[in-house]
Amino acid sequence: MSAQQIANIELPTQHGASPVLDGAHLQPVSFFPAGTEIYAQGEKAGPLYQVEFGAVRVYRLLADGRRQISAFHMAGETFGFEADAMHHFFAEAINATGVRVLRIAPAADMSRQLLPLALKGMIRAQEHLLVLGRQNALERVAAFLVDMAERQGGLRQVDLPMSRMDIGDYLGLTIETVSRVFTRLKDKGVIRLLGLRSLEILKRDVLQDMGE
Amino acid sequence: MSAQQIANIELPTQHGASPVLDGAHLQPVSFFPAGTEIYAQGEKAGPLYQVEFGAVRVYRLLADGRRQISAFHMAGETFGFEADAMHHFFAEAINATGVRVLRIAPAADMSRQLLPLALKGMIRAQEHLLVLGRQNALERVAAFLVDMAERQGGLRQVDLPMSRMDIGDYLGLTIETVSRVFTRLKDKGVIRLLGLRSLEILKRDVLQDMGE
DNA sequence: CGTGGTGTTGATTACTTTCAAGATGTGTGG
DNA sequence: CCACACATCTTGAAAGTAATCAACACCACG
Repeated sequence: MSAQQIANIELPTQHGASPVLDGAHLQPVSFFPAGTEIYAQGEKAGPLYQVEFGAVRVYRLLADGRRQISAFHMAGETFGFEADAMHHFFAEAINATGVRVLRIAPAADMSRQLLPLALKGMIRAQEHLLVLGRQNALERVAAFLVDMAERQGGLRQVDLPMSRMDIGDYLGLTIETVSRVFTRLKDKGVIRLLGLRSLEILKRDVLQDMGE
Repeated sequence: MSAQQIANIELPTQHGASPVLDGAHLQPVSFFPAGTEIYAQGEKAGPLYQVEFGAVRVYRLLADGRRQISAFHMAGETFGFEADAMHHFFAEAINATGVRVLRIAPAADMSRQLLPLALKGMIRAQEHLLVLGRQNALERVAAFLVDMAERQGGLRQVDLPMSRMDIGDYLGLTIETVSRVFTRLKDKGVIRLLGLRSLEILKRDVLQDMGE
């Protein structure tokens, strides 16, 4: 666990859903300021983490600094499976983020709860492979926006907690290309930019088709 | 299960390792000729599969036919986690392949055995994301060859059970690009092509560095 | 010994990155 | 509350990489 962790706080869960794991609500919530590390590659893994509020990026680096974000995690989502005795990945708070640290006893009945979560993560990763391997810039951004919209309840307005750099590193694109695609979608009347980190989806069906 | 499945056969495990799952050796082995379907997207999922001999490709398709192979599975490896009540993926035998079908009872103690396998698959998928998102054609092919060599015991000679098309669809490249990179590696003296589906690694360190 | 499928090579095109400059926002301090 | 300053984002032009289109070579098979 990072030294940058500031404080343990206890507060009610922001999302109404019942805890993903039995007893999760009994665990303390840690606060991570924007940009701080939650766990690092090479650290001994063990606990799982549940986002209470804020957003988390999980990524891996090449020797020369190229970065691939494998997943974003929003409120209510569980992460930390990127572990196999040792973490293969870094996890950072994107914004001010509250994380419930779940120190799981590796009991058999716990595994039964963990398996569906792990499988969901694997299926997400493999779907992401299709995006990175076979879709162009426009399709990647469209798929990303549809995904973000769905994870925020399917509303027209979508909040992007992350920077263009993060989006680029998630989609395997540069920030310039991401920016150009946003402009293109805006010019086509598919989206409307409300702010840098907020937009409105005007033609969901078109966006959906783009992302296949 | 596909109608193309020809016969159930019983034969000793080709790889010496102990069964990945308790009682796996008690399950029957099915034979799939080259190119036949093991499971399809949309099929109800349930069993896991263990490759006895041959090789399997797991992939997903876009509406227009673009294909992304998310994983190859060789003798001794377990697959079929791409399931969440429904399969999200297709699985096909690449060559004549024997597959042990493991009809798992979803008991708690089974989950404990399954979790590590599922996690390994997820970590593999997320490492593959880095390759597809952030590496160029040369780096992708190099990483692929190093991976294949390692999975075949680290020998100098590597057998590729799959076609250039399969390799391309795994690495997010066209067959032409894959072919050109092979030629480039050959001209550099990094590899030697023994046949279309067989090569020798002459400079492992160079290859390793290329794949980062 | 054809013949079809696979693989290689070449020329051109298309897309994304890179490099560069300017615009827009955000946060801070006055 | 406004102004400044830094970071982030957008836009443009040039370069680079991989895709596409096309032709040919090579096997493997019947």
